[in-house]
Amino acid sequence: MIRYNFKEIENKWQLFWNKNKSFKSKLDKKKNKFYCLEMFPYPSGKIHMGHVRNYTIGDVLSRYKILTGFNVLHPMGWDAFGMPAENAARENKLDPKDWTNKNIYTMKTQLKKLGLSIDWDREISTCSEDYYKHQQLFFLELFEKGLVYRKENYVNWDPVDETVLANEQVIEGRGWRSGALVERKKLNQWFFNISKFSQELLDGLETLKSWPNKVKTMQKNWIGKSFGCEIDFIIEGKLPIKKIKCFTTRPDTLFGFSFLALSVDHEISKFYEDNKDFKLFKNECSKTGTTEEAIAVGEKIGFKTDLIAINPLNPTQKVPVYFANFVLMDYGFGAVFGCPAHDQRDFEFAKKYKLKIKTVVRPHDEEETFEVNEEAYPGAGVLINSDFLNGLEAPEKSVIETINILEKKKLGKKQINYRLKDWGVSRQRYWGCPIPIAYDENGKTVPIPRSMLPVKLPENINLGVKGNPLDSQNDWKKIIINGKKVTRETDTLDTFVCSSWYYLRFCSPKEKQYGYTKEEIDYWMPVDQYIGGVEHAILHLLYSRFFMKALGYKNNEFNVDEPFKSLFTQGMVCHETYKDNNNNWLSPEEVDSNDGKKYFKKNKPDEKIIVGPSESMSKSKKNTIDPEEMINNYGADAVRLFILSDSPPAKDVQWSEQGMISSYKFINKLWNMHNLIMEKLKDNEENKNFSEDINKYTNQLVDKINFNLEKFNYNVIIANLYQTYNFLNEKLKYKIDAKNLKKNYIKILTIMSPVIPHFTSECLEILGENQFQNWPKVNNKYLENEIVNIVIQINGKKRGVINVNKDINESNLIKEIKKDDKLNKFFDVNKISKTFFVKNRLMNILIK
RNA sequence: GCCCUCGUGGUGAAAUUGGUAGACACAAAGGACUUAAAAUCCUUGCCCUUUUGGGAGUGCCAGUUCGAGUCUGGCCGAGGGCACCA
Repeated sequence: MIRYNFKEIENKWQLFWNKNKSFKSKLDKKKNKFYCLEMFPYPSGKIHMGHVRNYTIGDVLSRYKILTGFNVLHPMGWDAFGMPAENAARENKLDPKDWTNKNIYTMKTQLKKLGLSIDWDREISTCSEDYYKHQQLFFLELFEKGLVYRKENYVNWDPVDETVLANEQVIEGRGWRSGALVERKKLNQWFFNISKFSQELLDGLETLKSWPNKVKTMQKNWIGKSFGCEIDFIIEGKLPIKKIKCFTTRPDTLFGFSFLALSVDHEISKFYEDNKDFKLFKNECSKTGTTEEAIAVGEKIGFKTDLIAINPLNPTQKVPVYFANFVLMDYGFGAVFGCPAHDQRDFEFAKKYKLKIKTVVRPHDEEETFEVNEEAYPGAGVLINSDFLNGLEAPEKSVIETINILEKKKLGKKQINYRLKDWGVSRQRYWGCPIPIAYDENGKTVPIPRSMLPVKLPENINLGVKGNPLDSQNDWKKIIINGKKVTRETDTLDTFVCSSWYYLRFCSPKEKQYGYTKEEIDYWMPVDQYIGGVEHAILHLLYSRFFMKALGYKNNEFNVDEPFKSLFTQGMVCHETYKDNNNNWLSPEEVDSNDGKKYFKKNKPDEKIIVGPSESMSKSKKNTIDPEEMINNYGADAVRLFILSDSPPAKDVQWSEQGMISSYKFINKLWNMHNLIMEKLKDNEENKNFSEDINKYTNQLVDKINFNLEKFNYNVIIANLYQTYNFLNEKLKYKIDAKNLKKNYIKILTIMSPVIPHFTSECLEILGENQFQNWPKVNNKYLENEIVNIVIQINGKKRGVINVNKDINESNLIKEIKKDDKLNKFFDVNKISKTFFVKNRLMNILIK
């Protein structure tokens, strides 16, 4: 028998698909489309196992949809701008472009080795001018629509590298690369007005039926809608301040008012700028603000002003006004009314400064004399000590009633607030999409005219300088627009902007005039299935949803509101971690074991290894497995099979070398079985043995696979394939009808093909069949068995199984039970008090 | 602190959605073939019984039901998200 030569066979089919453009997609209005998209990779150098898992899941789905007759769009591209290229280039004195393109080449070659059904003619790269010129045009459009603006904002500033850092690049208050203490600095930044769409983005979530609830909840929390009211507090004091506006969700607790707290950035702070103590206080606040932990355990501190605030519902009550560290300027109005009895934060503040704590909500199960003393009570109850509000149900009724009263008295008005902040898109970096803006001598904004697009990145620049390299490019910066000398914006766009519309570009990757054509968008969008990691649950997915709404804003260009109809988030690929006695991480190749229990350093049995928990593969922990090596050793089909086999795609999967080997062996077993089948098919004799069995098995298998494909139970599909092998292998021991076997075998190869396409293409070719077969239809006739196993329970306990013809009725079943000696042992037919009969499945007999 | 998700053999996991718990695979132990190894194949897997059998059993405690891994309530544990959001 010929050994299965996976190298040769996989290479052969990959060349075939490439040469014949087997996965090229064309707009065809007569056919139903299916747009399958996986999150595109950052070209960091080589693909990792996470990519293998992500793209295998998408590939199985795409190939399945192709065979069921859909016009499938399955593209791939590169999220090619970003910091790593700039850093790598700086370290190795390279051009970021060269570094990136080299990586793209390597990774593309690797992806091709996986045998993915990608339409490579649609490949895009966000760092190419063909891509980012359209993005610059979008920027100008959004600017004209008023969805882009510039304002001063605080950023994380690395004083050593002279650059802005993203929040995740600040580790324990220090820059991740320089290690310098990060400062809060005010800078002029460009913003996308995403908060304008807060309500729409929230409403849109309701329409996304096929998104994981987890992701929807995360976005919902991120948008953070809250219902309440704004209240004007009358202020008394020496300053020229008459009133302060606050936002609150609990106006009903106004009678528990005890202080008013302001953010240190509140406009009133300008009156205190010369106050030494206030300066010290402000400084203290900025110190505690940096790390998350400091915030969590942070003490509430305040600075008492000489102002007095008046309770709008009880003008005789006057309370002090403080600046406080826990009040944020960019939420609400930067001012909070303090009700210590019913807000924990206010409670802690009141305790510290010995302010009055007045209980105004009594929980339903408490006495009339209930008083808050150990901690605030934010829950439901009845209003007390609140004059004309007494007796109202809190919070639902009381909040609405209080807002009505405030509105009537013109003291406040109903308001809805969102936590979602506008998206700052400026980055002081070279390797990104240039912002198509310039400034004149007076600093006035001048958009770059469309005729001057694209704004190309200058080449051959010196990356060795501190700060943004574009800033020192004078010949690039200084230009003339309409005869006027202007200076270019040197910031580039956040790379999340690039990934916010790439799904549109895949529909029209070659279009020159605009980022896409309407005709193609109308046909292909929305993405029917989007697949990627849950780490993008908020930012990337929210930005993409925003971008679609922003592009369609005012001209209602799109037929669809949401870019991604269904979302699937796959789990991570994990591996055990290893450390030696000196606490150094070791890679799996450096570790060996004789019995699978005790581990030691390879070739050094005396040096013991500490085996750590299985964690997500990462270079820093050295617990990575190189996909290319696995493909070289075991073949792409085996790797695809294994990455799907052990765990449901939504959960983390443990990489196991043993599991990998067993997948490899399985392909070889299938090959041996294939050769056995080829032998059997030479036998033209018509032996009807087992034909019905095989027909039935195949139909039931197809039915199961369909079900499991739709639900992403890919691990169960692999189990179904193993069962199929076990079934067929058993049947092949006997004589078998050749014609019928072939018919069923083709079906079986077809349903295997999304997972192991190289293998099935080869087998189908040997059989003289096309590798792309129509997906088999299920014949309902074969779904039910003539003989069924009925479980017999006595008083709810399983006592036996009876094999009978299907659809047997209850009385006939009881007759059968009477004949069964084993069952009769357990009960006396005359003592049956009640039976529960589930047709073709179960009978529960209750005995007196 | 708040929100979400999940607890099934030594391990990864199945369970037609309320009806035979542990499919399929990994690891382990025993065996067959072989001079031997590799490869391949078979058997076993908690407790009682020599076998036939029987019992317990899906984190823990209650409940609903003829029947609960699945539904309800409470508790315990693990993982993830958010961060003073008024």
